[in-house]
Amino acid sequence: MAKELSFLTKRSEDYSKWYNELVVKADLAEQSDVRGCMVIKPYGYAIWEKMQRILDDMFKETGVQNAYFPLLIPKSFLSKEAEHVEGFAKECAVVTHYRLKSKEDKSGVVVDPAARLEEELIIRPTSETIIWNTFRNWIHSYRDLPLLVNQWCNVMRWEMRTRLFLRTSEFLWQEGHTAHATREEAEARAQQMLKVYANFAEKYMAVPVVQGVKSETERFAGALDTYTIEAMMQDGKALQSGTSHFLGQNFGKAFDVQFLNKENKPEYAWATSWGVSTRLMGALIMTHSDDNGLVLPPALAPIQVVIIPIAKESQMAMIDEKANELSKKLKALGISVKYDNADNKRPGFKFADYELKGVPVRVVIGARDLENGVVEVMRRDTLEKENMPLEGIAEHIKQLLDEIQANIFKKAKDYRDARIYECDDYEDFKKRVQNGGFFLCHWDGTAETEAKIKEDTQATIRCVPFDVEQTPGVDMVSGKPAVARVLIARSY
RNA sequence: CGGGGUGUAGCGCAGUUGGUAGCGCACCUGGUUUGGGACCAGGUGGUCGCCCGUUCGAGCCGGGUCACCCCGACCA
Repeated sequence: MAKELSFLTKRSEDYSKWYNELVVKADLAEQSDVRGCMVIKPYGYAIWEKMQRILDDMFKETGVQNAYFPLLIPKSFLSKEAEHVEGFAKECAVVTHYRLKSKEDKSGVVVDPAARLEEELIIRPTSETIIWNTFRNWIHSYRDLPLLVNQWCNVMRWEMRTRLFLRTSEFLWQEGHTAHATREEAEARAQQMLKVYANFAEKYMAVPVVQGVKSETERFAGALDTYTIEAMMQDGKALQSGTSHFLGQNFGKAFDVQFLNKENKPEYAWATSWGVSTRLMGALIMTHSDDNGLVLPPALAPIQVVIIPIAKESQMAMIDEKANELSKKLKALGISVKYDNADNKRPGFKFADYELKGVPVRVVIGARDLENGVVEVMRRDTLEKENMPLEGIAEHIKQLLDEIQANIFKKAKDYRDARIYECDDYEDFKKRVQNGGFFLCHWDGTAETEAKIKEDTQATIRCVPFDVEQTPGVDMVSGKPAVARVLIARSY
């Protein structure tokens, strides 16, 4: 009681520090001793697993199948698609040797210089190349298409500066790769998968997103079009949360993936790729959390309801019974529940700890209240407490979980919508964009204007949004005519 | 790779004029507790990032080096 309630830095004081502390203290992840890498702890991984399962089902509903391709990619593969090389051949880890040997004095091991590889292997930064190299053998006829595969894996990009979940040298993700007989079909697939991502973000993560298409400069290396979902964090910055690429025939040509069409004529296959990563965890954390810690959407919370007993030892048997009964009822309704009757932690500690971990609903069963036949139910999103009779409480909690899911989405959406501005004056823009927020501005479509905005403000064009009513206007920077407004923001 | 900062117990930090290392949290033992992060008593834990130098003596002074963090360039 006497102590400061929050164990975290306040969000308003130092957003980065708050985020980092939260990730560590909520037991999600920590920085590894290995450069730029992250250790995902069991609690954090449980959330990721839930995301995986749901996404995986969503993919399968669209006909996608899972497969797995090698971690190591021959260097020559990365040289085959010119633009792809430019974008990806740089910050990669390279395997040059295949053997170690003991030092002369037995004090350790050294790389055996005799074991140098003839061709170096690259630890995949993304798998387009190795997958398209394989697709060549799988695709011969239009009847083999479309080919829809996905893999869950890790990739590695030697990032300069890393940040838990948002940017780490190694990260977990899924990458979908599809091959199609026609341009239209491939384009439709790229857009379809973006819709899947948007749906997942909003429905399960309760994170509202703006869907749109990237400008040429922001495009994926080797893509003709990159579609994106952009979420707004609580500091007003944008987070690119998922991307889907229409790759044209670039990889088909680079890896000679040809098929015979119905007219018996050879054609190059059309490609898409699409991915979301553990960065989604960062989006989840930064969208909903407050100064008490994490706030998890019920749909993704590993523990949806925690039951905490309060009693003297002599009364514990009775409380255990009531708690187990309730726990059973909740489980029957498909709710994951934890009864924490550990006696080495006091109730106050448990309250704070489960709030920090974002458990959506807390039920307190106390000897005192039980005499009146009631228990205390607290919802994490609003921190509101309510005394309720045990009778019928399981059904009530089930409804409450749905309500929390809907409420945190609405809260996040209201927060975001209040920070989306139309802006036509560049001086005004330059000042305001520093405080965060999404700015809808007319853009003349040139890379010069884009570069100037970035140089002046660090903000970038996040996308040309789909769901904004577009009217022609004047570019606020160049004064040239512009056909549409684009979304501009500072980003992670 | 540029600009700034920090390295002392698992974590967060203090360490005065150079005199041989301390606090809080955590951890362990015992006891009392249990309605919002318990209390008391006792205890474990250190090559002061690393190397070289100055000195009778270095956590502290000088030189070098490494690592990490923050701000840029790069990025899911």
